[in-house]
Amino acid sequence: MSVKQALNLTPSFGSLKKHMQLTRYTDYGLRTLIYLALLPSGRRASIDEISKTYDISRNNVNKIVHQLGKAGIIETKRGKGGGFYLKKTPQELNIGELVVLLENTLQVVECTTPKCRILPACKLKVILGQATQAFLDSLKAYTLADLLEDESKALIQILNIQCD
Amino acid sequence: MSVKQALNLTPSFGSLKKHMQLTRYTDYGLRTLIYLALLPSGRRASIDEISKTYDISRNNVNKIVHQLGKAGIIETKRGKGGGFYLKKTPQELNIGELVVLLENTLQVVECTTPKCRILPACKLKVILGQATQAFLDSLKAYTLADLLEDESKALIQILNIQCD
DNA sequence: TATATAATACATTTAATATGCACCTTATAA
DNA sequence: TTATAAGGTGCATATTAAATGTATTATATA
Repeated sequence: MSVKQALNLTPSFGSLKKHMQLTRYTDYGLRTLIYLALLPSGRRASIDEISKTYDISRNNVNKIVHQLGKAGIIETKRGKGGGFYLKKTPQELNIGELVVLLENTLQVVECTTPKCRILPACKLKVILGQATQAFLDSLKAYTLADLLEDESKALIQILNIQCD
Repeated sequence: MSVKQALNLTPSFGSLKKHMQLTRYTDYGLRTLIYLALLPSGRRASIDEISKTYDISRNNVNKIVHQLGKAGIIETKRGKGGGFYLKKTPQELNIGELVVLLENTLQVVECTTPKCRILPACKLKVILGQATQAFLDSLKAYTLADLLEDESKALIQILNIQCD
């Protein structure tokens, strides 16, 4: 009996896996929108402010803000005194659609790298596609407003948003 | 106007994202099971055979076979003339359960790296958890047998499985 | 007893994401 | 009108996880 057996250790597999996750980018995007939804009307946020609040790299926030701006979800303004704010109400922002926007790849299998031999007769892709759709449909039942409900006060306090 | 604007190129964002995918490991695991389901009864496959058939690294197949063996899905046998075969019928092997087995992480957000500040008041985790469940429920409607239906002959030919 | 096979361990490579840094563009307030 | 603060863009680097590579061990059978 080996030492490992004697110690009843689980065998190593080199790498095990992590996946089926949204990227942090998407997570950060949603958190940014939560922050914006809590801002008093008229107030703008800055990239720096979001970056510090959530301890996210400036660069990531930069990209997120730029993308949300291009998508028409927030209004961005350059220059001194600039910043950005929600262009739509939280009720209008569907979580499913936001995830589709922020997440680059929602395809669940690749089939192409390297090209899978059984592709012509493989039903897996269809079945996994359906499952992904079910995932998104589930998210589409919610809007940004649902993420805030009953929690606005707590969130405003945690995020230290000044309401004067 | 810059050259890039003039050429109407999309701006670079450093990295964009890919995710929400199952690992190849899981994909390979399912393909291995498809192969085994098509074998004539009494025949065994070997790691080498699967590895060559699908052009997957031996090591990956090795891990998959080991895991499936430990899970009681296949019977593995060492030594000369050894190999492995399905211990259950394709009808008994649920795709949703197989994905849960093969995929390590099905959690959709982390919340912990670094620890998210709004965690105590955040509903995102719950909503994403529901969506993941919807994904799995969709997969649970299928078994390995469904992946073969109407395609067995085509697959046997593509995979060059000898039925003598 | 030689050989073929799975089991285990660990090292290396690859690929994707996240972050860092520099600079450009734009708007405003002093 | 100019300094400054903001977002926009591009590219380089670091980090991380997955995939693969290489040995070696254990086991069964011809």
